[in-house]
Amino acid sequence: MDAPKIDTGRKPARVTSFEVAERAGVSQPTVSRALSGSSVISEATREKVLIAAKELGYFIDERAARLRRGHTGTLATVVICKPGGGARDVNPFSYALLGGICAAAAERGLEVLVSLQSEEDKLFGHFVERGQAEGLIVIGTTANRAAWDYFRKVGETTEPVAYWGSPLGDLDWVSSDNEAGARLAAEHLVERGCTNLVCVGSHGSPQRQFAERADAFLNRARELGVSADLIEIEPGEARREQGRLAVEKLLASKAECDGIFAVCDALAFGVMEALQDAGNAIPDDVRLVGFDGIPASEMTQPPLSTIEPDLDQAGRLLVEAVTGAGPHPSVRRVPVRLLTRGSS
Amino acid sequence: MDAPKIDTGRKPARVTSFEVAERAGVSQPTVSRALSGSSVISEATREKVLIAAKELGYFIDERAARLRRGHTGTLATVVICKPGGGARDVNPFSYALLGGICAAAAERGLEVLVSLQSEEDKLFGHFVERGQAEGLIVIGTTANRAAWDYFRKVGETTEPVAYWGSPLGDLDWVSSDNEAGARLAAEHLVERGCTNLVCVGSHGSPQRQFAERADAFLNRARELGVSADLIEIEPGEARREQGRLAVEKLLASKAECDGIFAVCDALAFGVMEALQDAGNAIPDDVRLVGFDGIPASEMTQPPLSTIEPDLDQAGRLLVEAVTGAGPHPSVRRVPVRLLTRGSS
DNA sequence: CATAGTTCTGCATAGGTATTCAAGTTTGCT
DNA sequence: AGCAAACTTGAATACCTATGCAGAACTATG
Repeated sequence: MDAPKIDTGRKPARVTSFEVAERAGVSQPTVSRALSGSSVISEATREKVLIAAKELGYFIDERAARLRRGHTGTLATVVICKPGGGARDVNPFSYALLGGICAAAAERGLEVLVSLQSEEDKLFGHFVERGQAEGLIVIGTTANRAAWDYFRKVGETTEPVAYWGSPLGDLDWVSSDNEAGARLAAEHLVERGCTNLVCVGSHGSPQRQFAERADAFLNRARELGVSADLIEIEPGEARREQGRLAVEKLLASKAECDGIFAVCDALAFGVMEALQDAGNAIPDDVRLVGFDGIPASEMTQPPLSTIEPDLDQAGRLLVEAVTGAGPHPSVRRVPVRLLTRGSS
Repeated sequence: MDAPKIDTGRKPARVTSFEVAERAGVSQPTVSRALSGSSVISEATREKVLIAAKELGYFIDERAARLRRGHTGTLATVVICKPGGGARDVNPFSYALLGGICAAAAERGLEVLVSLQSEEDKLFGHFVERGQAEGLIVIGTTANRAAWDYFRKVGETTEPVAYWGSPLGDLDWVSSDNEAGARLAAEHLVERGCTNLVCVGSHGSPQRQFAERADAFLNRARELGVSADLIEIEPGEARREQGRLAVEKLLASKAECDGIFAVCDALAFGVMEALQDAGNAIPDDVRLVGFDGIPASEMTQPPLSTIEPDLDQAGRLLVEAVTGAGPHPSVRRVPVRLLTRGSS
């Protein structure tokens, strides 16, 4: 007697390509070829197969297809979070960037696996090694020092990895065109008549994005014959409080200042608040420009002028970098534009 | 000492469980059992296997494992976008919710596949049918009517699907505790001394979330013996412009009003702007409360009071709903809290 | 009609793991 | 010592698809 091998606990049995083949009166490989768009199949046969597949409600089993093919058509995106931070703590910019990545991946027919990570022991999850993804994109806060250190180590492997930020080890990177953006900010403020500029930023972050912005801003301002000084904030992720602290330093120094560039929007928020608290009118007394163009920048009073990177382009470049499909490996700076709003 | 692996070719050949088995002096099934934490393996053997696996740099091939197991440990999350909208157009609330989902999934050891979708022909991508995910979570804008119609159809299948929103067909749903939140808003405004309340919202959306909020607010206000009227906005996704329009209507009607509840933050932004443009002081002339607690709500001047759902909890409930792991299938309302800020 | 040349289809198999079943080993008890 | 029971391990196999190769059907040409 045959022992009936009944998978009792299973879901409704999967429709396989064999069943489609039987119904269409062809063989299983023919079904595979017909559905994958292979050109060696005759139109008539393809038609038969498509009909049978539809009638049976057949869908390719990606699990099996991926095993056979050896790749997954998936990119893993890791969003680095602050060590004990929940979902609310993720920077809005990271989410927006994630959106750009998803859109770009979809353009290329890739799926995106997303993982918020903050604890070191689970970092990255070896998506590539486990055959879950072709490559890894890393974005998120620069405040999690441990995560970036770990990441630098990962970079020594040959994994296809790309991240959002400035050069760090030998890895592929994509970032805003910080220099162009900061220059735009400087030019804009000077054009508006500012003569004593200040940049709120830092050189000490594990990533050099903020430093690039600060340097470019100061250089361009001085090129234009305008005084420009840097107010250093605590390295790590720039937040509102640090913007406030910067203003306190500025006021304490009793230096002249009629234009401020904050290297990211969150900093700018703090700067704006502190300035207004101290009785300064924006933009009349001081003009202010931020960087990143996060949604909240539109909501301040006055709305914050800011440098906005093209996030669709950012996603595209990251995806290309990690899939090795980039036509121009040197193009790693995402174009930015100045959003002129009330604060300047 | 280990000989460094030299990458001669393109893809370093995969290390399989057979190689680990050989090195550890056991059989392949033993390796599988040792690594999967099966309890039938002796400690000594497990140790040997773990060492061999580490030495060889072995990682389970998820492609094969998933084929064999029949499931993927993955949830697909679809973010419905506006029909031609790019990544910048996604509502910040959706992103925040996505973060909650990712966190909750990670808690349960699940991966999350994310897909931004706007075009009807590609909707959902049949992640479950293709064996890419165990279940589907749908979130995003309610403005894409076609998407939600499609979604309603999907609901007629037996797919494990859950979505963020109010009841819609027979599907599993999770939403903010709209009633509690709206009541909180009403009570808060009354407590602050408001006597003529207005709710800016709509009944016409494909989703009933806004209607629930509006109804609960009006009812509670009247219960408290306070006048309360609804100003209807265009159905679909509530945006700033519609908040402005609502205020125009309100001012045109020359009705008394000293407290406004906007059924979502984006609406509240428009309301605030329009009120201030018309010379009304917030909160002195009119108090204002929003709903959702998106990051931008903190940046308005004055900062917007708002009803904030617990997004970690939201993610947890969605994940439980779709995995069928929910201990309390009736608990579908995510607790909310009132963030009292300057606008009220 | 025969043959070479095309075009299409089927057979067999690989891809790496998890699991069933049976066999082997050790322990416990009388 | 003898036997049963408990514990570990191994052999074989299923999961489902994509692809190399060979064969079949068909077309065109002489």
